[in-house]
Amino acid sequence: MMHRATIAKILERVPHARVEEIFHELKKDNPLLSIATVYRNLKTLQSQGIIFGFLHPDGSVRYELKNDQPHQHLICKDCGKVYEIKFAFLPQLAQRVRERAGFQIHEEYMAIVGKCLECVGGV
Amino acid sequence: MMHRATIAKILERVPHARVEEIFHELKKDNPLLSIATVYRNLKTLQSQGIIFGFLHPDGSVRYELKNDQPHQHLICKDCGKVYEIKFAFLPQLAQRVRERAGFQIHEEYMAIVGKCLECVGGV
DNA sequence: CTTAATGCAAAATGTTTGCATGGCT
DNA sequence: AGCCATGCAAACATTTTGCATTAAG
Repeated sequence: MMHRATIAKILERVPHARVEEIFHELKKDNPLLSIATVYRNLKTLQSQGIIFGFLHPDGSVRYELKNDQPHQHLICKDCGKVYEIKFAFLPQLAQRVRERAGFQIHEEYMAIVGKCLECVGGV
Repeated sequence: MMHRATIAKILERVPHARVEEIFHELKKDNPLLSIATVYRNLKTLQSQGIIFGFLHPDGSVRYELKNDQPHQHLICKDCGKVYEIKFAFLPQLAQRVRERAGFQIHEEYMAIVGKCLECVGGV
């Protein structure tokens, strides 16, 4: 199995990396590496809670380390960039949604899509 | 081109339908229908602003009519069900995110993933 | 020696495209 | 006649799987 450290180093260098990007990075040290191995290991690492995969609105799967504190994502629908933020009001928001809609928010899954400053300004 | 009414009727009957589901429904009236036509028409209808496609966390693309007021989605990561709600506090939330992170939320794209009442209770 | 990880190729999915046909104006 | 939507099949892109080989404990 690929070491956690190897994947971690890549995900620190390339945050929210696509499978292809991870594959490309890993190939630098191991040119014979197969993409199937990457898929298999990403799946294993995710099931072990070491990394976390989510679906970017552009259709690609992205991975990130689960080291840090839980956070939320702001994703720009134009440039696709993923911003990590900590919603201070998430507890209240979660409480409201729980009370009113019977729904328990998942901190790590919460994402909001919109336009970042650059893409709003740049129009 | 498929009529707007045809698609609308299906999306009213099957909210947040997958392409396959739409295809299946359309085939009832037209058994020779090709899936390529469905993809082409969904794309056209989306570009015309008649329907709206979004990515479900389960990896499937879902479509809904754009008739109604803008709303947000609560999506259960366990059963996959999509709940439509209107966040009363969305304007404040949007304002905060705009001020603090320079990010303009898209009402129609906003979704929160978590567990619905049934899936939380049922564990 | 036994098990687990890998490479490779094929298969399975989901989506798009080229091209020829058919319908409609 | 000319245009547009369609069917069909092939092409693509992404992810999974079977199987034989290799690495590791």
